[in-house]
Amino acid sequence: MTIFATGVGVPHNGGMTEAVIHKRDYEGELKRAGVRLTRPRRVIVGLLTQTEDHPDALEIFRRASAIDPSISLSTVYRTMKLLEGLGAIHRHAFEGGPSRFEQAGGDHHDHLIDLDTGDVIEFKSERIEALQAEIAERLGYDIVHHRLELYGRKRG
Amino acid sequence: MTIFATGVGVPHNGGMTEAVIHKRDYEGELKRAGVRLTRPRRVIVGLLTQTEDHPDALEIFRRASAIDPSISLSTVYRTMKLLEGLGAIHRHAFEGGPSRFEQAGGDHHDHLIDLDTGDVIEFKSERIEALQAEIAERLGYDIVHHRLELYGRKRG
DNA sequence: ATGCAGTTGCAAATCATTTGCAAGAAGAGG
DNA sequence: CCTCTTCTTGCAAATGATTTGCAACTGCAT
Repeated sequence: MTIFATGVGVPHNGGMTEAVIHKRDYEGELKRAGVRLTRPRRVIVGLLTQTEDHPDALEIFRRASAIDPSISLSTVYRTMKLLEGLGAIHRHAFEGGPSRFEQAGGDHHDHLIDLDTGDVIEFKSERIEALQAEIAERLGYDIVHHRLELYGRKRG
Repeated sequence: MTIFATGVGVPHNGGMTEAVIHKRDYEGELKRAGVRLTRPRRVIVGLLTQTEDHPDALEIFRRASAIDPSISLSTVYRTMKLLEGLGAIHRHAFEGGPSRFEQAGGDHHDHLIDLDTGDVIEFKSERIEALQAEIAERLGYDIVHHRLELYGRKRG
């Protein structure tokens, strides 16, 4: 089992994120997709690049507003949908809350959601993946995608 | 791995269900919970008893309306929430759709959702459960609950 | 610079679900 | 079986997340 990252930040914290340079070239992807590189899009993908946590649309809107107050929530939603369509980000609808986003590109992984803080911990288990494939196989299905989420509290 | 049931019916079929007598005593549970045994509640739990599939609130409303046209959708929602609180039913928020419900009581199981038909197939894998527990353990968490859903298409 | 399609902000619309409220029934006690 | 109190209901309006119509605006190819 692999642990990718411990959850940094909550979707409702409005907090700072440390500047972490990521690999993804969103601007290039937008260009390639044939869409315009507008100011709102630059701002949004710019901060996604620095994002280590799993913010929701409203949180992204807050962060974007801090850079350019004229950006609207609609545009955040539209941009997230666009990026999702391009496969540049992943959308997660965890229980009882709005969709939260993360950059695509790392290895596939599943999530453990801390029920007290909202933090998301990413992990990966080859064995679980294999078992899922085996189950689908046995049921006569091809898996298009799956969702595995553990909801828990820090042991103590 | 155990297969519990093949998905019978879609949430949006409005179709017939064969009379299957189930074990759960909803009326007793409501009584014990100290709430009133009203007509709408009788009708709703009455049809849940005959339900083998995973209908959403609107579908339950349709089925209930067929028995008593005066029942309102609000009451369906209120009743489902009540039963959920009693632990008598489980709510599943599968991707891209409204919540769907099923009677509680059988063994725990996970779901495979047929993307073409909306059918739900229940399955259980002790090995996956064990691996989940192991992962949570390693991450220092106690699992409160989890969600494992496979989305796929019938192999052909 | 110019022009036009792609984009945006805003407000209004949607969807699933919840809630306020006044009218209506369970069901305990007589 | 009648009463009274309280819990429930139906309806409509409110919510929360997300989407969409539309007129104003702006990338960006020319």
